[in-house]
Amino acid sequence: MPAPVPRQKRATIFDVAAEAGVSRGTVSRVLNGEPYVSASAREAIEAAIAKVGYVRNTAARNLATQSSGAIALIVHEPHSVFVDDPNIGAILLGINSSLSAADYQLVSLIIDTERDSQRVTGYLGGGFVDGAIIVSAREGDPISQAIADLRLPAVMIGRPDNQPQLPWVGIDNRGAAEQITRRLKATGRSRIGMIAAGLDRDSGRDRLAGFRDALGDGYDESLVSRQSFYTHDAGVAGMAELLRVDPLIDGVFAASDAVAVGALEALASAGRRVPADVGVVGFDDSAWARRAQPALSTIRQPAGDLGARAAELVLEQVRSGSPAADGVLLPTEVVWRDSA
Amino acid sequence: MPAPVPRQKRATIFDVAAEAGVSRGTVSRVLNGEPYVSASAREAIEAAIAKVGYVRNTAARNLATQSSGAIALIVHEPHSVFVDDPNIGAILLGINSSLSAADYQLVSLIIDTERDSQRVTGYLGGGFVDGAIIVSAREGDPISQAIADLRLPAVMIGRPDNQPQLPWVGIDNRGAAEQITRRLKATGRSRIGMIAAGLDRDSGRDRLAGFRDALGDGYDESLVSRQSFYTHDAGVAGMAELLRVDPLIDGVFAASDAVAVGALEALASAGRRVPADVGVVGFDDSAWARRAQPALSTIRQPAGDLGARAAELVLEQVRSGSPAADGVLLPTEVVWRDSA
DNA sequence: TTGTAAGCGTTATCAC
DNA sequence: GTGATAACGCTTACAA
Repeated sequence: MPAPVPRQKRATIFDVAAEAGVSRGTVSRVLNGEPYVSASAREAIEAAIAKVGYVRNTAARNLATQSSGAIALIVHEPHSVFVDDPNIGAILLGINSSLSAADYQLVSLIIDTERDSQRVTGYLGGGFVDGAIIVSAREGDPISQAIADLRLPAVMIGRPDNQPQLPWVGIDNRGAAEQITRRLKATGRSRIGMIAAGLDRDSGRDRLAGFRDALGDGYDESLVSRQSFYTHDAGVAGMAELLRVDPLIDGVFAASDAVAVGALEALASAGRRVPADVGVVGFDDSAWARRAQPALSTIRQPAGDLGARAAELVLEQVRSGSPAADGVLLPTEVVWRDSA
Repeated sequence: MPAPVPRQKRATIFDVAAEAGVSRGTVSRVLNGEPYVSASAREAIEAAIAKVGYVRNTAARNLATQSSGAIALIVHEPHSVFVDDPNIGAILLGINSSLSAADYQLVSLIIDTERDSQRVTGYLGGGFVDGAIIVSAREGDPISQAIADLRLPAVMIGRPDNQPQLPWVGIDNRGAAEQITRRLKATGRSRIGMIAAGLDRDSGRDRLAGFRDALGDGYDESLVSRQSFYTHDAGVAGMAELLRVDPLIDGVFAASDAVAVGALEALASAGRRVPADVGVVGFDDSAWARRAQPALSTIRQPAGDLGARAAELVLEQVRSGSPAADGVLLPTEVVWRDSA
């Protein structure tokens, strides 16, 4: 970064001390609400603080205490997904509420380019945060490696695969996928396909694995369309592909609600009725699911809880100074609506 | 925050200096790429850095340089809106790309409760950031007041109303609303209503004002449904209300796409065809607009540019040390699709 | 109960 | 070119 102009000088503990006629040590004590300060001194100091408009320089405090009171959330999503990933927002809010309750500041860092990645790494090592939460890490993510190297307390949301050993919190994608696929099958469908996505991360792979588990011998590789991202477009393309491969397909498990909505559209264009001709199920229970036509049967993911739990896990590590438990799995739920 | 355990001690400049057999000053010089360092010293230092695994403590650097190389983005949205506001994501990415190009770190802070607000204020005053960007500030927002008090370089996204004088970047909500309402009128509609929302902020008020401008004498107060937030639910409720007030209503301007999609649903339930019976227009050109049935006619808002421009404005202030220009208005565009 | 002074890890200003 | 050394603003023993 280019050398910026230093900000206007503000009052320091020094000024407060002078104004109140006490030493800096005493000022520090009242600032930190410590005992052993006379009422008169406290009063004088409080008056002085107000008078000189003192605001504590937390950065300096950190240097002295060797801790910052902040936790980073690192979001690493491709541009296209980020803007309408339904989970990110809920996770964020969940993390924030846990952290907030413990008086920690959440700072969210987004990684969109290689350059960002470098800079964020520096930031994490720079003493600005006491810990980090990583969302949507991918295989061989340089950030998780850096965090491991820095020995920064951290937690991943979503079970990592080839990642360095970091604790994580996630859902049982595989089990949930199996469950909803079975349910779909139980509606009497016999030619069930899947629009898979995000296969470069655990969630995507596990959902596919669960689908396979549910179908057992009936699993047909050709009825799986592999898409890159959990997007609406992926759903449109994937459904078109599936219809081409098997025009008689009568059931589809989409890897996410956004994908499912895309599939719904493609089915409509192809003149198929849902659920009469084809049953469709999604994953996430995002806003899309409720508003889709017809409303989507899907898996409810406890996004807020995921965040909250992750936050608790980092704080635990920060406080104890030692790594936390391996991983925790939060329960999901099948939400059955009209699309299947 | 509770006293955390200090992180494991890491190598400092001191260690590097000792290892390389030079002084800290020299180490600092190579770290900052300054001239006047002998090749031999540089080599020895680089080797030492690698050997001891040195990572610069940026927090300490800040204390010395009186600047942090970071800019805060403050998002203050009610829970419900935050998770599906289509603009926030795009704005975020826009800010990040501008900041990233200048090697500044974006840190996003979210405010969800009064407690958050307090903590964030402390954070901003703590020397962690050189400037701030505020999105969706509301009337009498304590944060903007705090920023003004701190004399922290800042920019608002969305024109503030009763705010302290901070520079801003926004769009001409009023003009855009007028434009699209006129266009709707031009399709031959005669009983046009509006589902207004977010009236506690400039965008909401201006969109309503623009609607009024467009209708002139034809403006009918009873055909305006006032909702709290830019949400889907608001659209459903608002449309139901409008239908009750005037069953013959034939045109609706919804304050946002999410609201419009809700209206579309309410109209469908009421058995009205769109656009045959009722024309509907939205605002934002979010993902909702393209995927709605029928696709929504709306206003395209340059969310990414808004962010990018805001970032440039803060950096300008940070560099020059003085307040920037008043405000800048970015152009919008009518996107005409099928809903009207 | 209060003051003193030694850090915290860098940068920056000097002499040398 | 390089090395001391004084900031930077705060916390925290330790003395008093």
